[in-house]
Amino acid sequence: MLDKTFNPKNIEEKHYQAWEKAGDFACSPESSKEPYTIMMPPPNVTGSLHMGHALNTTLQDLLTRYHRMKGYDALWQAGTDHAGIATQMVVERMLDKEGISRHELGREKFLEKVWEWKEESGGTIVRQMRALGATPDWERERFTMDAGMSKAVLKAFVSLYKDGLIYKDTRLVNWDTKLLTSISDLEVDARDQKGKMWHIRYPIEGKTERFITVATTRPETMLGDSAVAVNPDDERYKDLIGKSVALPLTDRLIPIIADEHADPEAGSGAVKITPAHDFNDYEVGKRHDLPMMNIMDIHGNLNDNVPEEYRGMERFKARKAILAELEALDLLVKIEDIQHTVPYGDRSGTIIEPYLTEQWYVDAKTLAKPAIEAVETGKTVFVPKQWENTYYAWMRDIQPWCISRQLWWGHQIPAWYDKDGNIYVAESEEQAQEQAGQGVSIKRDPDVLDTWFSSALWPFSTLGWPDKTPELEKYYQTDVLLTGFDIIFFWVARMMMMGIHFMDEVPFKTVYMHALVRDSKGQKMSKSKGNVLDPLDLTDKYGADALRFTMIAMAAQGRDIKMSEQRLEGYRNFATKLWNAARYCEMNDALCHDGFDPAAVTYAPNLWVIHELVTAKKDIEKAIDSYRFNEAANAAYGFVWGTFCDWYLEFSKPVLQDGGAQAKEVRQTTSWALEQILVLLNPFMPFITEEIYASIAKRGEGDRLINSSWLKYGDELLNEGAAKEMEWLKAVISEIRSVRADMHVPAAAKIQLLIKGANAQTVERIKSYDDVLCRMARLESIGHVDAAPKGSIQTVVGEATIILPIADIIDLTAEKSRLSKAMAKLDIDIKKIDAKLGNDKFVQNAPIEVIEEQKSRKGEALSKRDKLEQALKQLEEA
RNA sequence: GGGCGGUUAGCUCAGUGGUAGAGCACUUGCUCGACACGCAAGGGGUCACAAGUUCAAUCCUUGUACCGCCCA
Repeated sequence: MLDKTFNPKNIEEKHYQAWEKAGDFACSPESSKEPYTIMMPPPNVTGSLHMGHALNTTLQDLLTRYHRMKGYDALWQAGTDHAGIATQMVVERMLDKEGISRHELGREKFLEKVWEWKEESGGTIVRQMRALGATPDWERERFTMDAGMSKAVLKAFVSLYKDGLIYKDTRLVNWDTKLLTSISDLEVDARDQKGKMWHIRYPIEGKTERFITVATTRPETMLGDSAVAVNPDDERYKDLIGKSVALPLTDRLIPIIADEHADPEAGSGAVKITPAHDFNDYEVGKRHDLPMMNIMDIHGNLNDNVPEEYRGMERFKARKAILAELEALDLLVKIEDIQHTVPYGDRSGTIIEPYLTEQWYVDAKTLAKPAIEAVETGKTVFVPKQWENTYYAWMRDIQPWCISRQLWWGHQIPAWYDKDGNIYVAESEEQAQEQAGQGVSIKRDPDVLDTWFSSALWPFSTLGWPDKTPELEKYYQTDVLLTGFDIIFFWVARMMMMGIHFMDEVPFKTVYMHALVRDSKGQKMSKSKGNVLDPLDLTDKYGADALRFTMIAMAAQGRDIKMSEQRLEGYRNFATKLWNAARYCEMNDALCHDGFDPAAVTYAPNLWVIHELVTAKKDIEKAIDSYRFNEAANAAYGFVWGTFCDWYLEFSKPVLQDGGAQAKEVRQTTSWALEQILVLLNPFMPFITEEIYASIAKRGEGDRLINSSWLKYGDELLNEGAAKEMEWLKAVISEIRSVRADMHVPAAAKIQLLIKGANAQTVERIKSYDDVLCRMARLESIGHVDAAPKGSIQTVVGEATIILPIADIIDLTAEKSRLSKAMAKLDIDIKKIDAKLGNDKFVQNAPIEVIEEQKSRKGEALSKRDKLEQALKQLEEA
């Protein structure tokens, strides 16, 4: 028996544990079933589930469950990411509280602590995914630092190195002065903010009267200037090109050079060139072979390359000191307030310093080429398509990918050095030693790899690569990747590059980019704004099914999701509705359909509900197959509530409760349809459907909805005739209800219905649905007449006039105005159609179907108008 | 500065070259033996603006305005 009310809390955990225990999520590599594979974007092991994860997880689970039911061997590959910087920061902070620094601890001990932390706390997010009902194959869960991954990373690194696609280079990197590591371009957050532009006079060598004024936002870097650049076409400075300036505060002379980089329109037209601390200047420096003078240490303090009084000074303190000195020397001519962008580290929040160091790089340009082609030729398709442009834009202008990080937590780079600086790249120290030769002392590179390097291998490393496993053979390439667009460059593009390079095949056929989940006002959710909705709180409050359904219903392509609790409430109500529909079936003994054949049904309402069910099923399939998740949800919702509950169950009431001739077929159809609904809804709302499924019948061992087959029938069960008949019945009932409400007929009052001008079919239908009509339209009796009694209300459905003889209740004025209004509406329609049909060009050019449709619409409108006019006339005579 | 997206009912959003839709909110009426997390009936829209293509534009094209995002 189903409880009076549905309480999600009581059932969710129970079912989840049963599924997991029974191995319902497992893929079966040895089966002959066609594979369906999704790679879960591995969340950071430090993370906890936020709304974005909830959306991502729900959509993947919908697809996985759906395909599993359709008979695919579904593999949803789960795992977590070691998240180098984030995790190291978490553990460091923890140690800080104990008053221990990682340096005191040493690398080895620190890493032990990180692993300890991972074992204890790293499982949060995967537990939270379970609460949502996610069904990845947990048995195959991976971690980007586990042994298999490490093997894959070593192999990939060595192989790319041998192919010349990984190399070491000294160039400017984004340096994080707080985390003391390089970071990639993508980890830099360019923030627009207020700042100042200082205009500084540099004296020309040998001409005490003459200066050249340069403008800069970073005066402290002047100590590292190698030149002053002017535009070659700038008349003002033509004579100075080739001369030198005496760099203030130093004893250095630097040349004035001509370079396009100097914009004559901007500032004074002359710019200082600091190749070791600015990306543009670095390029200029390379073009002109200028010295690159690094003036800072790893902490961002000025180093020994600057005059003594500034040495050891923090970069922004140095700025103040330098400006004060320039002011004193009367070299500071102007200070402007400006708006400019400043680079911040996305993890540390500190201002990033362009810094000249030696790092490891991936030759992304070479790897990107086939990855671009794969999308151009449609081997991989983005949904929505517009993201392909974003992908192209970045990939076509891709920069070398800096993959070394000066961290401890991560895959240590498999490169060893001897004391002469020779590099030996190998998968193990033994092999490196072999390369170096016995007796040569070698030392491993202390740096680790960018987290995204291991993530880039995810689609094949999780399947056993570099070994040739049956899983790799069967599940690569994967079917679809679902992810947020925020990691399209970080992750998607890099998986494309690595997948094609190592597997000779794109990693996924489709990339579905889902939207960002925002708050109800459209603001990005963030801890500092305090507008974060926790998916687990929502699950507690409304049930996991409601949250899932909301996510799916809101996942329209191409727009961000504004999450509101009102919407959740609505879908919670939907779950309750389903629950109550099942209770109705239970109470009416409509739970058994053994031996039922939907193709053998004869009673029109049954034929119709089957027709509608098939239509909904097809709509849902089409929507899911084209990643229009919101449409799938709407189709399911509309059918279950709007058709099955609102109409079919109501139709069934008189039959079931009065035990008519159709009772058996209706009972079976109801029961059957309910079970089909449970299947259809299972990928959306797995918990409540499983619970109802288990409650309404005695199920055998292992008979769980999660393992059921998707609906297999289709068009052969469509029945247009029955559909038309039921549409007519609904129209009659709605029309009577509407008129009753308009005329303020008391809801409880049972009234008489008279029909005029009905054709044989209608007469027959009226007869066969007599009890349904009486119940649903609250009628006392139904009869046929040739003329309406005086003072009755009339309306029209099809060819027949519907008459409600309620002269005693009727408000004449109100009824007259109702009829006039209805006629006026028809008049407008008729006028519009006439205008079209009267237009020769329309008649000549429009397709015949369109013209015919207009004509038939006009006919209907005219006939209806005619009947209403008669009704009005009769009313006026009364 | 470059690119992309958005502008449709009070709100949040679907959608289509030929009758403009949903959910929520709103109004009115309902203890019709599943359900008030409900039932029934309603009201509410120059589909941002302008021009063009078309027999026909909310939908296609171009431009404008405003909003948002990404990149520099």
